[in-house]
Amino acid sequence: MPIRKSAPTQSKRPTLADIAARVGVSSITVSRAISSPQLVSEELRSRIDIAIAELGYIPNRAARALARAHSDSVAVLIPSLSNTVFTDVLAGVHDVLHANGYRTLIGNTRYSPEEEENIFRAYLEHSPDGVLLASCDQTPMVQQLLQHTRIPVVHMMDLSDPQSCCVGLNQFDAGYAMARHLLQRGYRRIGALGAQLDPRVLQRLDGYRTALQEAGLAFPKGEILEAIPSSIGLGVGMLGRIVEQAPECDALFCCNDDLALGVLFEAQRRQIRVPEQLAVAGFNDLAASAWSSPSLTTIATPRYDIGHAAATMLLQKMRGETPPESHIDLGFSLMAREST
Amino acid sequence: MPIRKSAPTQSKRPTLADIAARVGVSSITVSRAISSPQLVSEELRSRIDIAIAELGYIPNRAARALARAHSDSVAVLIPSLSNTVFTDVLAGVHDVLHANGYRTLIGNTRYSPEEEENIFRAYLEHSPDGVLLASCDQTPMVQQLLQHTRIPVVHMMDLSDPQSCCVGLNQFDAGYAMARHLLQRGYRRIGALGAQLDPRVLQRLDGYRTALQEAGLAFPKGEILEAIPSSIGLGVGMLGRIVEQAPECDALFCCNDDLALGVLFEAQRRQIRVPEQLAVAGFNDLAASAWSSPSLTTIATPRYDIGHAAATMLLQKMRGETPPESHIDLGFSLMAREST
DNA sequence: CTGTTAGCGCTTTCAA
DNA sequence: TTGAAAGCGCTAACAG
Repeated sequence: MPIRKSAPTQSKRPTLADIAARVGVSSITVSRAISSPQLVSEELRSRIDIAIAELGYIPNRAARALARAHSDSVAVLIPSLSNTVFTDVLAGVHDVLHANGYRTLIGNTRYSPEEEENIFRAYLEHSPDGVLLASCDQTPMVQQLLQHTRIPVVHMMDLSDPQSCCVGLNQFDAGYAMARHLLQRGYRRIGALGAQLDPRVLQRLDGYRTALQEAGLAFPKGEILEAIPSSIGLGVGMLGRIVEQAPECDALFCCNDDLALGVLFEAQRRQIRVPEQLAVAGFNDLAASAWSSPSLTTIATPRYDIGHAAATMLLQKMRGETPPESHIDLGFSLMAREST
Repeated sequence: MPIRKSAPTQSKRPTLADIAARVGVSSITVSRAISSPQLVSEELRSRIDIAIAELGYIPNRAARALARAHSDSVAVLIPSLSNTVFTDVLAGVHDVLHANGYRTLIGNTRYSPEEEENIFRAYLEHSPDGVLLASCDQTPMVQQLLQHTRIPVVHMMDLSDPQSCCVGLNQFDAGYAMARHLLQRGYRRIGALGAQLDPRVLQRLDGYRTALQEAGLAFPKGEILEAIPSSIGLGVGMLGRIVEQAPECDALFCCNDDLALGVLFEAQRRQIRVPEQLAVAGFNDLAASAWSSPSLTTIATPRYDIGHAAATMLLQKMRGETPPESHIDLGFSLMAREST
């Protein structure tokens, strides 16, 4: 006697076997009609299709994953969902992956290595076929898991890890370029605002500092750095502090458009003319930056393309191919606008 | 002879059986040590824990889902990932669901019922234990699938569906309240800008129109509606059109803060004083709105709380409980600021 | 507290 | 072109 008969009052979802029985074939034939139709005779195929529609059959992913030993899913770890930077990346990732039959498991690590570790461990239980990482610092544990499980990985947004596949841009160069731009415009007391202080922000700052040093115009007094999340409100507050601690400052490189917009708004309130009295530059070219008044000079980053290219590269790795190059530098554009 | 020996050069992930063998118990005991530790003796438990750590055992979710006939996952469908409104909702959802051991399958429907249908069908294959919907219009197919599969569902953001569980706010009332606010402030030629034109935007507009009609001040000439996505740039352009088609307009209700910020920026460019010459009101209270100059009068919506409450309600339904009430109205706050 | 047995729904391998 | 048998890794059910 079957142990788990127990059919509840409510009939269960139909299975391959159910539709096989109805058509009078074996379940493997139905399976084939679904995953490799060319292996099944036309006549059978259409009868099967009808039965599928009639019974409202929905394949069971868990069973398929178990039988095939892979899941058609990709874990995507990003540090923030509220930052358009990463949702743009996600859009690029999503477009490529879904078009190729993969599901994405999106994990929000909130810029925390511990969270990242937890989420990563949790997602490993789903046996992702690949991993896309836009988070910044991996804990040793994560790195070890990554190596040990030998799951294909691609890092997104920066290029700083020589060991792994990366798609992104050189954050140092971008910071350097912006500082050069400000120097060329004639500014001489160039401060900087930074928040979050993740590795990418620090690289931008490095680039900025290097450019100033090369010009003999280092200006540490004009720097304000806070390890809390970037926001417009934070930029507002930081301008106030700059005005107090370094009133001679004539330009401000903000490591984030959020911060820069806050500075712009607060400058307007304080009747500080931008760019005449104070130039303001941002980073990332968010939607508001092109339209604000004055419009914001910033670094445009190819976020959608980064997601797209990273997913494409991951696809290759998941197929067992070796991508032609392991590092793809998608560059950046300096958008010189009214604020400088 | 085993048929599928085929052990590739690379050793596979350890299974429950592997760790059971190593400890010298049966796999069910290991299974219990993991999912119901209190059923296993302390001594065994610790030996099992050691073996798990040594072998780097990672449970296989697909196998578990197959055996238990539920997946511990929830499908969350939202119309846009680039709109903070929905990422805020997601944060609330995520916090509740992950704390309770559920995984979220996030689907971006891009405001398209067809996309929603595709994604929903695809996600059904994962046998989600519940569904959270912030998308607007369900196709008949989706509604039918929802009914047929009898998966618990909660709708988010509005309350307009009397049949289903909903957590949100009354969009009509919010539009009405904003129009009343503008009337009370003395504005008499109150136009409106709308984008996307999803049902929620239309409800806000309805509320606005009703308030104007009640005051005998209907002003259809001052309305510009576009079915394309809301953006700052669109708001910029729309102000230009308003100035041409309805120059007498003295206030503008924008169904979205994006639009309103665009209007604010463009007004500044055109030297239109806000609120003296033109009052501007938005909807949603995005991050920039409190800080712009002038700051933006808008409707603050409890997005995180909506996600939180909806997930909590879904949790109850998934446990088979009946939530005390099927509709939760979390209201809204009118933030009267400088722009009106 | 621990084990045996069977089976979740699908796909692989081999055979016809 | 179709099928039979076995098994993916885990857990429910029922002993012991």
